[in-house]
Amino acid sequence: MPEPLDPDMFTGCPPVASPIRIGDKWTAKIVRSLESGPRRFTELQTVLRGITPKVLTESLRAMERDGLLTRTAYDEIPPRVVYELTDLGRSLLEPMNAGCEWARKHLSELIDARKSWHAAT
Amino acid sequence: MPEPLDPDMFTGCPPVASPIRIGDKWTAKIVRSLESGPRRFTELQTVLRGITPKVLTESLRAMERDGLLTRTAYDEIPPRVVYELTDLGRSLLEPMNAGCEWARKHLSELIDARKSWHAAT
DNA sequence: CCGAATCCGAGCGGATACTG
DNA sequence: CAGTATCCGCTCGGATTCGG
Repeated sequence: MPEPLDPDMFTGCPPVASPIRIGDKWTAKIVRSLESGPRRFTELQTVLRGITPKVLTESLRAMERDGLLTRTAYDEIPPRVVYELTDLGRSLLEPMNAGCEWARKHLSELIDARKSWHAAT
Repeated sequence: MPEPLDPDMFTGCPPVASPIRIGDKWTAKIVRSLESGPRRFTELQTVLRGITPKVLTESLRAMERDGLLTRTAYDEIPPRVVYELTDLGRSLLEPMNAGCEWARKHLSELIDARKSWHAAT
């Protein structure tokens, strides 16, 4: 099990920062959160600030259905459920990194364009 | 001005075929439509089957605001307006192609996973 | 601790009609 | 031709509550 996730790893990443999206609103962030190893439900809930259990469950179920991750439930008290990327899910990191590289290179241009457009109105 | 766009260039491209999305629902397709050169409003409306003028206008305005394309209106009767990618907009093709390559490689796995999940319920 | 169930507001995107 | 104006359904995502 890898080191704890930084609870602030997504602060300062508003939607405008990722013009390239993977699937729905949360899929990409979940993939990132699982990049360094399997994680528990609560860990994901913590790092994905503000996500409700319902939405997190929905997102995880959809990704499980698409073969992007696996769900492993241990029959213990208290219960423990662990999510882990499949090879398919991990392969998403490649196009995601391409998107991140684009953002690093060009996001400031996009922000500037938006600013100067705002100024012209 | 390049050759006419194939009206069917997006048929057979349901949302499931593009797990990687650029911005909103239409941005990526508009970028593709403008890849080979500037296009008129009606041309875009034709290839983007089913898009209403309102939504197309909104999408184009948003992309213009973000510096992804330029809008050029000629003062003629009948009116003529031409949209063209900026360098910034064209640079989006790079991460988009990365996404397409991912889809070509792995989409069948995703479809299979979805099928076998359906079978297990 | 890990969800399921229920309810709900907001906004995206669309249908339709109309205009310079 | 290239939009604008108006109306609206529907889905996304969240709040809250409850259960095993």
